[in-house]
Amino acid sequence: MEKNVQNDPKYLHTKSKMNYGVSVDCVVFGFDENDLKVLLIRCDLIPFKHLFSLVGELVEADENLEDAANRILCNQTSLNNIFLRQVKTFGTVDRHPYGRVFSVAYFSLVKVSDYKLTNGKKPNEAHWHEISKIGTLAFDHNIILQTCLEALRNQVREEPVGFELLPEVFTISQLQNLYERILGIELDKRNFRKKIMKMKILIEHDESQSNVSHRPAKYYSFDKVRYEKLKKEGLIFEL
Amino acid sequence: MEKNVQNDPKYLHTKSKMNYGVSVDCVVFGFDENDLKVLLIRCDLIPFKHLFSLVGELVEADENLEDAANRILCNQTSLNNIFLRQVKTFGTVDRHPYGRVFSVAYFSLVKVSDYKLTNGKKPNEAHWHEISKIGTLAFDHNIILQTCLEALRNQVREEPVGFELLPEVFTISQLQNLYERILGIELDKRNFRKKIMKMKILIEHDESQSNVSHRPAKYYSFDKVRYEKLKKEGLIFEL
DNA sequence: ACAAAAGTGTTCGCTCTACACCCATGG
DNA sequence: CCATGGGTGTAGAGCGAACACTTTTGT
Repeated sequence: MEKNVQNDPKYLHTKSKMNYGVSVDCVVFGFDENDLKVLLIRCDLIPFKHLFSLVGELVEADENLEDAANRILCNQTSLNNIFLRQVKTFGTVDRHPYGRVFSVAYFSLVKVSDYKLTNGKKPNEAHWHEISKIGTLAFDHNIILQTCLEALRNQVREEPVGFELLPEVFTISQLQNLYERILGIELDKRNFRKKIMKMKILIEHDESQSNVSHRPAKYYSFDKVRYEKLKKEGLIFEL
Repeated sequence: MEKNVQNDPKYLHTKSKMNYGVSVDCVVFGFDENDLKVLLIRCDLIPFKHLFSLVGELVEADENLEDAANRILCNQTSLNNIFLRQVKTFGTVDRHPYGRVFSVAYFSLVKVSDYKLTNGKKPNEAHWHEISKIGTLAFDHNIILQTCLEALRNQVREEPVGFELLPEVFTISQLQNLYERILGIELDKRNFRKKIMKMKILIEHDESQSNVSHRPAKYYSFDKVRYEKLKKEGLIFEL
């Protein structure tokens, strides 16, 4: 249960009894100060040895797809209630060298601060990789990653999901920076602030930054409850 | 090959050897004058006898997912090169009464004029059903239908896919009507024309309607090549 | 006092919306 | 000549893009 089934030696054996396999592969995005990152694990499956792969495992026979995605994510990150969104299912015949395995791709957004490395207490632990520095991945995982990145870019503009990547409390500049990095474009500071403020979905805190050698920024947090309420009343999130 | 595998008596037998099954279920949309319609077949599987279901079959072991979707669609409609888009994969454990079957949902857009009923030459042929008059469907197909309808509503606004539902040659009013029916809202005639005309993705024909007891409308067709070119140059389709 | 990022308003052009009348045809 | 849907323009409001200087803090 704790292991990555695709990397389990028993997997080959299992396979012979199997017409189909269905796995969940999850692109776990994190945002660390300035960079968009993805959780990757080392793949020790034969043709892909020494390559990295996405977090993924086979779905159990008695397990709902959504539950599998949550379990797999929870196993790898030790985090519960993580933002998770299904993106696309990949099903070419030859995408897995050991048999016919469909992959349902999800992307997930975690606060890097919440995700603690166990530093070797778990074997083959996942690590963060800067998205711009990712080379060839195992299986068709480069394509899956690309597809999920595009899905994230779309999502982030029309739903307030970016907050999932930030700490509970953040500055407007951090938020703007997040958007700039994800979308790969520069945004105007004043217009960005106006836009986000007009939506009235941020809670302004009393505290500000301290120990910064410039004017300290105010802290804000995302008001999810208020957002849901405003959405019902017709608010359209757009950035 | 020609049959619906889910409806094949051998299916039960097959199932016992199967850990997983993966099927494609396709919401085939058509637009007939004034109404958005969906192709449905009668389901003769035991707990769902006499209910309708979406067009769907199991994916073959040696068949790519996309190919399966095309094959299934082609079998049911005798049409090739149909617009097809993957929407979501449904994978609750109990969604199929005979075993664990994942379903990859697609929606597809066909010109009703192209789709000819064989009038009983094929057993259990699919028929058009008005979307507003669809009752309980087999399996979780009501949810799949709803999900695909929402996907269509989103797609149609940001990509020129609506044309797939119209004849090659159409009037602006027909196009507007299509949008109004799909989106369930009324649109202003003048503003709609301005918007669509400004994009310059329609070819104006010399012919007009004839035998209509009012001013005849001009015919247009969608210029796909031009659209692709303009898109590369930065055109954003939006309606 | 200097460096560094925070914070703040206004103008202009464009786009969206609302809205009413004449036109071409068949019966 | 009447009924029917086709086709057209304009004015006002709101929105997005561009743009520069002052503020607050640490060193």
